[in-house]
Amino acid sequence: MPELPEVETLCRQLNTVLQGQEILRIDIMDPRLGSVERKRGGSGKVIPGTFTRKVAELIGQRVAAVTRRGKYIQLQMNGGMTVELHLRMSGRLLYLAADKPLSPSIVPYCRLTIGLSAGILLLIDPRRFATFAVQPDKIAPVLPDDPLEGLPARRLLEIARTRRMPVKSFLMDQRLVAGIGNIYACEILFAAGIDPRRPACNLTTVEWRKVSKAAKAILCRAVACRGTTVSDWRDLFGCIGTNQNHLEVYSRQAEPCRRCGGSIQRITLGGRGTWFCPICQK
DNA sequence: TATAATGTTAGACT
DNA sequence: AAGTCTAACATTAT
Repeated sequence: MPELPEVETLCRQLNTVLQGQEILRIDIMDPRLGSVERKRGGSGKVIPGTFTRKVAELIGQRVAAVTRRGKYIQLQMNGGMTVELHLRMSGRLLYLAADKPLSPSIVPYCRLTIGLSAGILLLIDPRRFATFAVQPDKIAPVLPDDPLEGLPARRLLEIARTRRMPVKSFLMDQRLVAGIGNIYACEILFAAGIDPRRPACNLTTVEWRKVSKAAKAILCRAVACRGTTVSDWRDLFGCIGTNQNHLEVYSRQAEPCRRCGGSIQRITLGGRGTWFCPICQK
């Protein structure tokens, strides 16, 4: 569910609320959260009990800072460990201050709770794709370019030079560009006037410049709006975002393009729904 | 009942 | 070998 702007929203809110708090307890309601980490995390050998031990080591540590890498949320602990969360399709985080009456056990789809000195952090995830990992050390900083840090046209041109994949798939490839998902890929390409099916290697410098500008504008506004709530996205405090009011193409099949009046088309690219205006996007 | 949903990735192709 | 495509993951909503 969450893309870069939603994860960035959560990180900013987590920072205001979590910094300096001590972890008092961790309850994992969904055993999948542990097993997935063991299967995919680390390289190679699986030592039984390692995950449980690492989780236990977090108790008593304090949150130093909350950072983001693409769509990953990282709680940097003062002891040097890092908790890394990925919300995937349907994950949400909810923070309840200790003086709020709501009990976590009555929150539907609550898969994990982290009890802190002044409140409780809940991971809510109906589809159970979210992941929770504990790293012994600080995680290496960002690998791919992060559009919020600036995604220069010449860099895009360089990465795309050998890629024949559709430009939309290119923008959504987390190994190449960090944080862009389905909603914002569609919106960015509409703003840039580029057909999502175009092979990435065929875009000109001028076109990449448009993509770069559009990415920054679209994502910054979405962060300012605290994300896009088209179905179930909520921020850390349960509030909806407002960026859905700015969507030009996503989920607007057969509706009129606000720029030219033509009909928005829906196609499938890389297995994902893709909306665009065939008149405005070439 | 069949399809699609804001994500990622292992494995199969090319 | 590297790039690309597909199915799978689990669950709900339309």
